[in-house]
Amino acid sequence: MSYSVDIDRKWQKKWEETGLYKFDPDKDGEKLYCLEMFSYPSGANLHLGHWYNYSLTDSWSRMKRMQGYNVFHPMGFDAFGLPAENYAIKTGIHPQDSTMKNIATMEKQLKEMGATFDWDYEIATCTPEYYKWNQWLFIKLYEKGLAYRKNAPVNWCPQCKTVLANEQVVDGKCERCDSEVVRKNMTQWFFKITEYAQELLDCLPDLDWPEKTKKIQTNWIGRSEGSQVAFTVEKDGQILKDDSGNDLKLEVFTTRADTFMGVTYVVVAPESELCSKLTTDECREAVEEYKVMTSKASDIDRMSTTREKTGVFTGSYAIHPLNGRKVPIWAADYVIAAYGTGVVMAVPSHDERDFEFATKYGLDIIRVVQSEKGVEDELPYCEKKGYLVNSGEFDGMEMHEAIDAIVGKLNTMGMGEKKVNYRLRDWLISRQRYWGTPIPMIHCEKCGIVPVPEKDLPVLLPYDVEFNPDGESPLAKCASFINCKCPKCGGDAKRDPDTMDTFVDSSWYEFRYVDNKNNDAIFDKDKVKKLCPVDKYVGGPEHAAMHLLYSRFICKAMRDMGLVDFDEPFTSLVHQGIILGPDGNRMSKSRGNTVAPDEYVMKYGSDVFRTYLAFGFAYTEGGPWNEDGLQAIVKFIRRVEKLAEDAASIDKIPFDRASLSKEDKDLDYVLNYTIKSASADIDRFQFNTSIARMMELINAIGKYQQSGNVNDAMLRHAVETLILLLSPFAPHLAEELWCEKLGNGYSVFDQKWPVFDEKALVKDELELPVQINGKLAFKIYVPVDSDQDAVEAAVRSDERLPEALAGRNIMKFIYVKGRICNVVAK
RNA sequence: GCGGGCGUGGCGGAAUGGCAGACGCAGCAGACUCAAAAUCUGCCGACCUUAAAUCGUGCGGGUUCAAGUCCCGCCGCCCGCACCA
Repeated sequence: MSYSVDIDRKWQKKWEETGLYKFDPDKDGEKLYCLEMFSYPSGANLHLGHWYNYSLTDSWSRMKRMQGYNVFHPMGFDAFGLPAENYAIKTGIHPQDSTMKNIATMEKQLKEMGATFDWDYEIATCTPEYYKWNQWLFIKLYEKGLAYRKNAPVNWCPQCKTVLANEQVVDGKCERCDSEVVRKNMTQWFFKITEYAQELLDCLPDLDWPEKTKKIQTNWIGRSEGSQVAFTVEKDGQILKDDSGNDLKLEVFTTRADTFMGVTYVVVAPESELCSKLTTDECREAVEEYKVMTSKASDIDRMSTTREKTGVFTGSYAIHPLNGRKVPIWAADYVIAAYGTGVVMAVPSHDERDFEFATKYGLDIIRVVQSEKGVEDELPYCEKKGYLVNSGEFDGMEMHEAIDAIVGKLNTMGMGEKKVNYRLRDWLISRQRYWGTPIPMIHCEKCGIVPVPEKDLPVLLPYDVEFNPDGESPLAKCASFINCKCPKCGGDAKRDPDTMDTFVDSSWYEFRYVDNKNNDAIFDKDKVKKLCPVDKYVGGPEHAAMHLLYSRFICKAMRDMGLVDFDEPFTSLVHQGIILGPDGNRMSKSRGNTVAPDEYVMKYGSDVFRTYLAFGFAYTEGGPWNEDGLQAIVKFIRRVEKLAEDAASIDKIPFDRASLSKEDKDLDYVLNYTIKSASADIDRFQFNTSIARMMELINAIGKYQQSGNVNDAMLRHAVETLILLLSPFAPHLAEELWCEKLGNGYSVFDQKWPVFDEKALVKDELELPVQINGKLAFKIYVPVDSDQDAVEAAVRSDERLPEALAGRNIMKFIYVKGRICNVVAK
């Protein structure tokens, strides 16, 4: 029976019946937790990207299994989220129904892929068994002060009438309907990820992750070293006081404290609370008008660096702590309320933005830094080097020295200190959506915010809810859900109407897999301790600054709660590339360039499809789909089957390496080289080259068969080794050939992975390229252990040398052992 | 604007500073065949009738005995961040 989808079905059935992939945590072998990012069941079918991710990571873990690791390889579904809800709005099919149906289909397809998942460990985040612990985690974070509520501006899509996550805003537009997103203030739940900003940065260097991904996280966290300095404020001729009656300190963050004596005005973000406090009655009308104007500006406008800067005077003045100068305080939306203190000191002479603003509004510009002493640079001069002028006692100082001196002086006055700021903001996790985990909090008029007691978890997501978007949380309109009793006082109270960002669900799922049926705890600490962290995590690079950051944060928070005993959830990370349509563009239904894996799998079988995905692309790069490549794999598989056929007619004779002919030795060399390089390539996720090595092995076996000097034991040994090497990519075929064709015992996946013999890789003679001035001239054969003198002698006496030298004289002779020699001639 | 990555035959793609183009696809030629398919064998960067020579990893410089690989300056494409003070 030659390979087809029928072979797939046959072995899938057998694997299931015999429980081949059942995971036993107590089995021998070093533990290895191999995990793909779980899938989102938005469509009914697995798409090509799923196949590319899952089938090849499965190949990797199959090799690891055969190498003796006790591999934990679970699968599940990230089942909450907006697409299912939108689908429901469009079709009237309830998200729960469509999601469960999609999950069932995808499970079936994943089984048809022939992957090693142990389905006993499956999770789906939309089940109460899972989201109960999502709620439990929320409450723990709340108790730890890591979950809190505040009023903040959010992304609002006027078309979809809902807030959007940051990642759902692409270039200021809603990723689904393409309408411009506006800002809106709402009271929301946040997770305090900023508390871990420094540690999230510090742990990055030790992670075996792509450098690019680490860089994205580094930039996203955005550590900035500077100083926080303070001004007092004069409003209506009076020094402004704070709530406790002391002089109000208007604090600003700056990385350029050296330019402090050049401050000619101060800018406050119009939406910050300070702005109203600073505005005088005289200026209030203009400032309020300006606030309205800027709040109308879309994020697209606001983000544009080319937009002309606007602003309005607040009427108040900041008093410079070192020279006593009174400088005006302006409100302008080029200052970001959420970064630093939301207030900025403006130095037009040494900052492009301030220069533009000062020029427009006729504000003073004072030079305080020169690139070289006495040089009048063109303003604004923004280089971070130079010497101070017009700065009183600091004149002549080098700028870095000046920063220390200025901040030092301010510090003695209680008006400044060194400070580190981060770009990272706290994680907004509230969503005004239906299809998510309900936030387990109760709002009581008497008692305030009260967490749902653990015994009352989970807070179930009701089924019958009107979830058409109208701007209000769907759960708020569900009376049976929203009305409840306060757990503290027993009076009437209301539940929080929002659900959690689905990134919360996926920020700890890797731990739940390990103990997915636990009804008493989020997971058993010892079980997680035994299997986690994840040793190899594979998924798309698009999660670099989202899921991969959130998960790291939650892991650290859990560690500080005593739930886990390690710092990082994913020790080693690989990103697969993206498979493009045949036209080289991203696949999309609107372009009509999508490739449906099912059709190919039905036609060619899972193994052909898997092996093609392995061979046709550099794994981390991806690339355009090309149908022709599949035919190449069909041919390749046919050749393997033919060889198995040939080997099957040979009785099992023990293979003896002691008595080998020249032909045997040549094949043995190729065989061992293949084992060595194919294994190393699979290990590094370089599947394309590992398959190439196997193709070379097939070519070598073909030549061997034609040599007329075939040692049966050698041939069978070579073919069996080939089948073992190929088995991770073509598991069904390998099982068929191994068990049925060659009559070996079930299962091929219980065999040991081939180990290469170093001795077989040692050759007697070495082929050595000889270069003249770096260009290949000819090749010589020398004994492997030849030293430089012997090689040089061989080259000098070679009859081809005079012609290659063409009259030039040998100046120098270079021999790189075992690799190359180069004759320098003139 | 800032940061990162990439650029190699007709195509997918290989190359720890050491023989550029592994492996495969497509193409060409041959064997088998009445014929075709399948299979097998050989050729397959450019220039050139052939050989030899020469040129050749986006462009221009440099380091080195030796550069696709390292350094500097450009061009093009992709990705991330974007008034972060």
